[in-house]
Amino acid sequence: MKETESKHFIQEIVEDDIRSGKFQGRIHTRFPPEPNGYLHIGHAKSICLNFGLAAKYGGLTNLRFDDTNPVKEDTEYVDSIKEDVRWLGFNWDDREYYASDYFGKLYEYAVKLIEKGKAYVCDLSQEEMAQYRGTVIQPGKNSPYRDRSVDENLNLFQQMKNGVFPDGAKVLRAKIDMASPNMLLRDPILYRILHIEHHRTGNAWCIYPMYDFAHGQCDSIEKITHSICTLEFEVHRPLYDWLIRELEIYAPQQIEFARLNLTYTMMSKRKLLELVKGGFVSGWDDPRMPTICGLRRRGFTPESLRNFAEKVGVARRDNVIDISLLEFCLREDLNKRAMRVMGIMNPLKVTISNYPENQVEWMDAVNNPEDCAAGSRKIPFSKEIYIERDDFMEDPPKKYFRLFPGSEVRLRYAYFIKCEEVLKDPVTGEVIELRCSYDPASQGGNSPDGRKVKGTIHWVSVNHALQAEVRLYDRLFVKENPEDCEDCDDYKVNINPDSLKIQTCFIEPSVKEAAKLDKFQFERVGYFTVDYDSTPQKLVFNRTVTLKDSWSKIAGKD
RNA sequence: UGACCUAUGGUGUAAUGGCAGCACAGCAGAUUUUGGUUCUGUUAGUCCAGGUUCGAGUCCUAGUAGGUCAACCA
Repeated sequence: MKETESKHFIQEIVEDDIRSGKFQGRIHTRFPPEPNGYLHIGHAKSICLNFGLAAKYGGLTNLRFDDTNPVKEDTEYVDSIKEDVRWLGFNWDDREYYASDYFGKLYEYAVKLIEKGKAYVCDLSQEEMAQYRGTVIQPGKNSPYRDRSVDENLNLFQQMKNGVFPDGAKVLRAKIDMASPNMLLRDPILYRILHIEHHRTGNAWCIYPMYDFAHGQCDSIEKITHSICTLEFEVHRPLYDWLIRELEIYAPQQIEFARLNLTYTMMSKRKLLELVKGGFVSGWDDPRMPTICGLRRRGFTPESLRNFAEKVGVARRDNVIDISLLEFCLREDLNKRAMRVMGIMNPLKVTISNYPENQVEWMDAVNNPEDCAAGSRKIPFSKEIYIERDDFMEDPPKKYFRLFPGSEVRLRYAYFIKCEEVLKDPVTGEVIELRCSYDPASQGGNSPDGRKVKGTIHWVSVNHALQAEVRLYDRLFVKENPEDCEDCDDYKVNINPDSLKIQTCFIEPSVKEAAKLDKFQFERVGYFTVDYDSTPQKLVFNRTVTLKDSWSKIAGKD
């Protein structure tokens, strides 16, 4: 009853800070993507963490684009990022910021550092700089330009800004310690020359700050309290703190957590791009992609993703989350909200021999047994129906309680039927049709004599069924770790060749008016959503996830 | 090879020196007009060795294993 909700370590830090008044009790986070690609489920964890934390403790969250490298960035990405964050259910009001908004301020900061003798302009080439930097086990050595005078540095830096030098000719470096065991502290580069148009500042600048010189200072300008990032930035923290200290400006606190990893899933932006470019998927929003837009098209709900982010937890150790947890969160949410509908994936024709020719009855069907408010609908029943091929076996194993010669099953919401005759193709021997009898007294699915049937199967009326394209998606990779390949170095050998199967399905007419991204449960089959490609003339459904299937386990054991 | 970080069932995450708990997955059963849902039960864990302590998953030391860092990327 009194579940004392357990807190993760960042919540503990925040609560301690609120108690001690560290930031006057404020909490202000930020989500800082670089607009150079599409957001994926790993970002979703970070988004939920940052926005969720602020919401929980009465704070605010900024959306800030870390656009300090014009080479890779584009407004196309900022638009998609905004759409995805909004879709996930988070709101940043008017707090939409860009690192590029602060280029002027950042330049002043750099000048201040030069004036304090803490930064210098360096002429070393990239190769030379790598040599001077040393290695993780060997200290580096000072650049010959390290002792330039403040005035010379000031002058040179201004010339860099004014476009006097070509790309790569000079950089601005912090003057810290070339022997530091932390490579990030060996006089890191603060500014580089890039004569490239920026998607927001155009050609106003030809020098651009590096991540390390931009990120912490932006956090500081925005009065961020807790700057949350992933573990690989841990070694940057001493530099983050050094810059803030030398600049003598407001100091946020950087906190690192372990990024999300998922079985059967790849998160690397570069490799995801490769999948798109190589045509292995149809695009960034292919329903097999772990991108937010891909998951959305697949049929995920924001609630399921938020709940997932909650369930995976926040900690500092590397983790690989089992994809089944994601599927659990998905089904849990879809079960509550998805309209039930009957659709036949692999049809087998059944003729009800004793049912009147040309008669049509409209059967009552519950829209969602988990939600009374969802109401009910009418489904047409007639002499000729389709059932699922899997729901008939001529020679069934034990515990098979669907249709077989002589058996009786319930047609959901309709009648009991009994299999009387099996028609086969004379050449191939394939079962092509079943002749069944129905019990008129069992209308609605119950027999007045109290007779029980073990199996209930779904069906559609042949003459009323709509034809729809269904896209059956499965995991993109066959290995838990897609990068794991023996005797090779290419994850692409692990791509699942059967990750997409396209079929026609026969579905009850009630879905005719379905709108894009509407969600359905095809009873006994799985959850489906209406794809963007769907039109009233040609319905297209994506399979989001199958239902749990305990029969296949039983059957598989024999 | 150096510095730093991390280590709890199959997976993830709690236990803040005092009963190792929760979720997913698995297994077994009950309910069911979805072999779905729901409900019940159940299997399974503190990396290793020392130390501190009345008491250690937790603190200390050493080891082992994994991760991060040597872009003018973020």
